[in-house]
Amino acid sequence: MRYREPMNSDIPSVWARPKKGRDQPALSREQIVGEAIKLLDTEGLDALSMRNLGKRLDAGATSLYRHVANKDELIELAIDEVHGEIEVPSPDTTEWRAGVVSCAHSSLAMINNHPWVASVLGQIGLSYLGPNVMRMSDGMLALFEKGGFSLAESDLALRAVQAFVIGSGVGVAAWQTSLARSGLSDEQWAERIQPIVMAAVAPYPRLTASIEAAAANTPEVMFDHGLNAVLDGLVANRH
Amino acid sequence: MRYREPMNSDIPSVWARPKKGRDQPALSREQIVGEAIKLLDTEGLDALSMRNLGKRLDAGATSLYRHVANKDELIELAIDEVHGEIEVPSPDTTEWRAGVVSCAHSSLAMINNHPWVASVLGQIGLSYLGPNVMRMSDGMLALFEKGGFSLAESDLALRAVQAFVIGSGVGVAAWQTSLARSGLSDEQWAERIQPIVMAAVAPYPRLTASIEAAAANTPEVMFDHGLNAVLDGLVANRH
DNA sequence: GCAGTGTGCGTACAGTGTGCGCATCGACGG
DNA sequence: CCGTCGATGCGCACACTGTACGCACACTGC
Repeated sequence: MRYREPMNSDIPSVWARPKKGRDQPALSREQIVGEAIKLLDTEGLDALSMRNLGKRLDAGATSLYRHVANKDELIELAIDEVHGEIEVPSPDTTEWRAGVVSCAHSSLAMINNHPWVASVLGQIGLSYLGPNVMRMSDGMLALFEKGGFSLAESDLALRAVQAFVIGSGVGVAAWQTSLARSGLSDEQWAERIQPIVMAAVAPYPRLTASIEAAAANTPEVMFDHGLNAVLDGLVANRH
Repeated sequence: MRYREPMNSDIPSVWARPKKGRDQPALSREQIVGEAIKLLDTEGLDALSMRNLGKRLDAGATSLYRHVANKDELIELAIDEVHGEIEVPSPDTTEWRAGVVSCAHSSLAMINNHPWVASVLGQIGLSYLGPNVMRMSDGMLALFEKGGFSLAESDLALRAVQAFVIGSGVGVAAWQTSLARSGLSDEQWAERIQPIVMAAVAPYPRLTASIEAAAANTPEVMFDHGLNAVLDGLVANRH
């Protein structure tokens, strides 16, 4: 339980003491993780410090350690928590391929909402052990098996799709961080770096031409094209 | 230029002064980036601090800022530098698909040698603007065009393959960081976490079965299977 | 009423990125 | 040969980080 009015004998009157406990619920692991996610979403990875997070919860930095072993574990918990947002359709109600596509879209949407996930996946070991990640993997596996993939093939298919989704996610994360640091709007930032990109590719006429040829492709189109290719290829290699 | 024997009037004799300048070449951007990469490779991302890096170069931490704007820029330079290790075959001497496969392998090998790359790609904005990354992208583009892909299709294909490779790279990075933190050997660590994984998947019989069915697959097999699927799918969608 | 346990937090320590200003170098112009 | 100048190295300082430690308090069970 959180103290509503901690004793502080320096201040003579009880009523004069600052109240820290603003009628919020007591500190709990769920609340800490939830607020950490909010902080990460709104202010980015760099802004997540224990003191900062403590302030948002009207708590001291070191209080958080009663509920979380260390910062890395907190991030691991946050990663798993946001994986809970991913919707994976049941193979009973959805055709397998539509289900996989829908789940992949849901995954990318999650990374779009929480771009910090993609940038910490590599530095936090073994995050795929979290219960929500497990639930998602199991759900996709069910879809592949419904699709006629063998056990071993399903495992390979799952890994291929996840690799593609995460790779795409790293791309959106890179864009989002650069965007956030610029402080500009999406369009403004795109307009600003467009000439920089063109200057960087200038020595490579082939690259320049291909970028111009594909300029109309939105990120969604590119993601769907890649995802379709992966699934087509997996189907082609299914026995 | 670096001073071999900086003045220090507190120490009376010239000969008693500590010599800092150990006959190493003077500080330069290339040398700093090179040593940073060595440090990242051997001690990991957390160990890269300006003071730490300065020590290795027999230089003060703040001296580095004469050659590099800030730590993020240093990492950006390091990212591009290691991309120089990726070999991309010429379409003149290599069949397009073999070339793409070879380049993908080379990319994954690079990430294996420098796992920190995969974990910072998301937090460092726009790293694909570096000259070495550009060179590699242009090289792969040439292969795809040789393979009969149109300009726009080549761009999509390139992005799909890169997403898959990076996603796979994040996976190996996650493994490598957890491995490095454990301090154990590869086999020891694998053996240690095996029961943990089995316990985590226990509630999901399907997941358990598929992991067991695919237990014999090495990471290389999994990567190749995914890569083949991606390429097969891209070919199938080529017009 | 009292011991035990769980929880919050003030303090402290070692370490971080980096701005500032000074010291010193090599090069160049007289 | 001397003076000036720009480039470079670096000590210091500041605000900030993760987190170990120990004390103070509230709640629980007797």
